[in-house]
Parts: sequence; C-alpha cells; structure tokens
Amino acid sequence: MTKSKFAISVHILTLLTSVKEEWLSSEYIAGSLNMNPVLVRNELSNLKKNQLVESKEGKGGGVRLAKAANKITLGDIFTAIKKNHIFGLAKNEPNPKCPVGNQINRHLTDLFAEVDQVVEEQLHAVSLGDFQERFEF
Amino acid sequence: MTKSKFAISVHILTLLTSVKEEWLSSEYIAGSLNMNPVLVRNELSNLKKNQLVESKEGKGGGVRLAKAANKITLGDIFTAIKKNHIFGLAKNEPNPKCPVGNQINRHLTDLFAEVDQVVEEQLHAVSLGDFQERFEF
DNA sequence: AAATACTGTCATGAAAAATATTTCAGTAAT
DNA sequence: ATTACTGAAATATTTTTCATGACAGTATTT
Repeated sequence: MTKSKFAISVHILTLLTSVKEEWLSSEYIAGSLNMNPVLVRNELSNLKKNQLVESKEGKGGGVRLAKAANKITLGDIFTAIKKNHIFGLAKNEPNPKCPVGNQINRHLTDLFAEVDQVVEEQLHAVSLGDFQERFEF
Repeated sequence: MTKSKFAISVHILTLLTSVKEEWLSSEYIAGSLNMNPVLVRNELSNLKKNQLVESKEGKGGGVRLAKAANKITLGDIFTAIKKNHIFGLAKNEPNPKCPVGNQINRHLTDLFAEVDQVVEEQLHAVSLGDFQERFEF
C-alpha cells in the first residue's frame, strides 16, 4: 500500500460523488488531482475491481460511482486500496537465533492486523456521502 | 514516518525489556534485528529523545529502558516514531480551481488526524510488558 | 466509413525515499 | 594505553514511488 493511495482514491470518489451520475474521464479527474492520467486510470482500475466505480469505454465514456454515495464507506475504500498492513515489518528477517527476533514478526503481524481492523471499523462509520457533506460548494 | 520504524522500535524495546536492567550495545541489538548498527543507533537516538531509553557511553555502555516496561505503552512508541499521519496526502497540490481539489486536503487531514488518534488510543492499551508476555521464552 | 474521444495496459524513465556503509571524534572502563 | 562503546556526519546503494509515452481496443458522432 502506498501511503497516499487512500487520499487519491477518496479524492476520485468524492469528485464522482459531486457530479452524481455523470461520466468523468481520467483526464478530467487527473486535472483535479493534478497528476498523471495514467496513475488515475490505475487507481480507477483498482476501484473498479472492487466494484466502487463502473466505467464506459469509447467516446463520451468515463467512470462513475457503481452505487449510491451513501452505500460506499471510507472503510470500503480503505479495504480496496489496502495491500499490506498499515504498519510494516522491518526489511530484513530478524535473527532466528535470538528469542525475540525469533517471534517478533509473528507478534507484530498479529498486532498490525488488530490495528488495521480498528481503522477499518472507524472508516466504515463514514460514508462517501457523509464525507462529501463536509465540503462547502 | 517510515512504515517500519514502529516495528524496529518495538523490536528494540522488547529486546531491552527481555534483559531487564542490562545495557545492550547497538551492535548487539543490530544482530537481533539483522540490520546495520548505525540505523539502530538512529532509532535509539529518537527513543532516547522521547525518554523511552537511556544510554551510557564508553566501554561497557549501551542502552536500557528508561522506565519500567509496564510504564511504557505501544502508544508511547507510536507517538515517538510518528512524524506524519499514518495516511498521506497525494504528492501534488490538487487543482485549486476545482471545488473538490480546493478543499480535499483539508478534509483529508482532519480525517487522518482522527485515525491517528484512534490508533494511538488502541496502542496505549498495550504496555511493553503486556506485549512481551505474548512471547514464549 | 472515417474521425474523435475515451478506457485499459504495458514499458520505460526519473525522482524521491529508505536503507546500508564508512569513518571518526568523544567517553568511560580496564 | 587499550578496548569497547555512543553519537553523528557524509556518502553510497537499493528500493519504491511517481511520471511519461505509446498504443491496441471500443463506442459515439459526423
């Protein structure tokens, strides 16, 4: 998981929420995010895989929300972008001969899973609709 | 914040917990983590700044816990290593002319602060002593 | 049927961040 | 005086993230 994938996906989905049923192009979305359209398409690809958006190819195509903004939670977005735990293990395998090094990754992994779950629950309490209401248009 | 700084610091502190009052050298600790001693010293420097460990220079020196393992929580470690929010904003400034791009970072930042706090609270519920008890020695 | 405007995907390159290594000045015990 | 440490700076290497270009495929419009 890239730390900023969540921000990018929430941005995209908030944008889609704000235009209701309209199809937006990756180019247009990239203009709001100020980033490369290919990266946006990559994120969209993931959101689509997770059934948060649907797309239409060809001229006049683009993407839009796959369901109502009230039916999508920030937790759904989190699980969609989540690849690894929020916290990461150290790069190298700890020393297996050390009693601590031997077990640490197992215990850390358990802990990290608990943290992920708490965050997910917290984020499930906020729908995309709720989030969008925080904006002043 | 590096995603793995937390894992590294918890490892170090668990190791220190397991040897009670003993002074451990950065070289020894690095052996358990299987990483470069200089990186360990960098982490120790941060932990020391946050009063979680104390150090002794010279021969026979090293580091040890600055207080009882029961008086240090994983939340304390989290705040010690925390530099930015758990989630990050996108690299580029969003388009200020876009109504969403205009406000998104403000709202995301608020959200991210709430997430950080929930995680911190969760981690405060576990002391280093508690964590160490999960190990089988 | 040709032009246009999209998605979807791959391949490659550039920039940034994380990690590793070397070195050495300073300190304290032996 | 020697040894074994911390602390810190400078630099190199590796890994990850982000950016860009290219293009095949698809649907709409003229």
